[in-house]
Amino acid sequence: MAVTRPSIALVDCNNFYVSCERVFNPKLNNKPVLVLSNNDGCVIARSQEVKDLGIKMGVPWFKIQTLVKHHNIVVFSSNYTLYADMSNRVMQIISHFSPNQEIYSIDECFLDLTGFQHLNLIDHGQRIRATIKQFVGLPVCVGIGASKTQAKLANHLAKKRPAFEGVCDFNTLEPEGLDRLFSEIEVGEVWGVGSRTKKRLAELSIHTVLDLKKSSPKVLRKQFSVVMERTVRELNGESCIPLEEVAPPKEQLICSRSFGAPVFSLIDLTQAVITYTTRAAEKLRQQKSVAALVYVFIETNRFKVNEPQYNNGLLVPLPEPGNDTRLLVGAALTGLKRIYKPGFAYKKAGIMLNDLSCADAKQKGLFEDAELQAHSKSLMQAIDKINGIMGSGTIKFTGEGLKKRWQAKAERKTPAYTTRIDEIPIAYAIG
DNA sequence: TCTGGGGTCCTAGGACCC
DNA sequence: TCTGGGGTCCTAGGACCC
Repeated sequence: MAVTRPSIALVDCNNFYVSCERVFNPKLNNKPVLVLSNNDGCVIARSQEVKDLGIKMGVPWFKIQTLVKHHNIVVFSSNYTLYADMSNRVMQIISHFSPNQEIYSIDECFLDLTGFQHLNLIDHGQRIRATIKQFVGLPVCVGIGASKTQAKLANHLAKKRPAFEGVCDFNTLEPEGLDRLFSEIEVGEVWGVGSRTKKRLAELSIHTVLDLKKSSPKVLRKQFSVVMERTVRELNGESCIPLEEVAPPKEQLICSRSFGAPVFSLIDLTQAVITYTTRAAEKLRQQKSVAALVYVFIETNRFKVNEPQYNNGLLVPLPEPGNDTRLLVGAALTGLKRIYKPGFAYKKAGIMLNDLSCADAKQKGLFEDAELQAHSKSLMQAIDKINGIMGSGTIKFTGEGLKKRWQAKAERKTPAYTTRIDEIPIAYAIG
């Protein structure tokens, strides 16, 4: 019996954040639209029209304001609540098309379609597209290949080349046809080849995907690393990166934000650090972990080269690993007080929870008070439950402050259309 | 005036040990 | 004047991804 080659699909939403905004505002279709990062800092999502204008990913917003005005580009602050909810809906639908799904990021997932070859996989991909379009209203493209790296590349072609009509399956191509296609794509499009690596590859006369595919994995491993060796093998159809259906718990949790306006006082920094630590602690409990270390950091604005700069951070070990917000906040504030220096214009602060482990497997500390432990656990559970039902921040620690001078800017945010009853869109029938 | 946030993996090199 | 070598563990930093 012939061994069936693996068929891995990558389903990826087109211009995801922009498309989410368009679902609730169809007038934006065919118009240039972009979405800004947190604090309305830089561009993180662009419609095709914006890409065509030459606006690059990640450019600071203030640098393109004339262009924006001139071309009537519609600009939004990011609305993560909306995008996360839309993402859940999309992933839920896609899960019906294969029992094996890996949610890779907010807007893309891998599917194992090995063994589905009796179906026409291009038709299967088209059904995925049509279903998502019908039920959620978002456009997606599907790339299929013998490995994840191939699927990524196929998806790139499905998006770029109209001839594929949104679905590209490398496994249906003859080897010569595939090589010809690979010879037309820049090596920088390959998953895992960033700008630095692209430069170094160019020095080795590796410019196209085909060049890389034909390279010796062993030689490249010596020059780069084991990651590059895997990439070459994957391009050749050897699947080296397995599907991860269950997301492993995070090894580190970060919560940090730039401030909407410069911050000088310890009071404001304290509020921000309490807010971020509270958020990180929620995520920590969600994945049922405990942390052993809290890292807190503060930064001035590194772009203002003429202003005095001060960046510092401190790792604070906890007496016992834990996930009680009060414990984590206490550690973070101890650190903050140690690193804070007056007289600087701070732009950003953040905390990191490190050395995470499973809460259930936690070693009982020698002097731990079982009663206190139980009390902490039920208090945190109660807070998480209330915030889960009533909305995040319903119950919070007073130290967070009510008037947050430091809060990030989000001046162009659309409503939480799908998650808040009072912000749900209303449709009127014109009779 | 205005420049995001959150994560992983890998390697090199130092510290330390025998 | 001579000045080991090998192994492990940890951390910082680079590179990448979305």
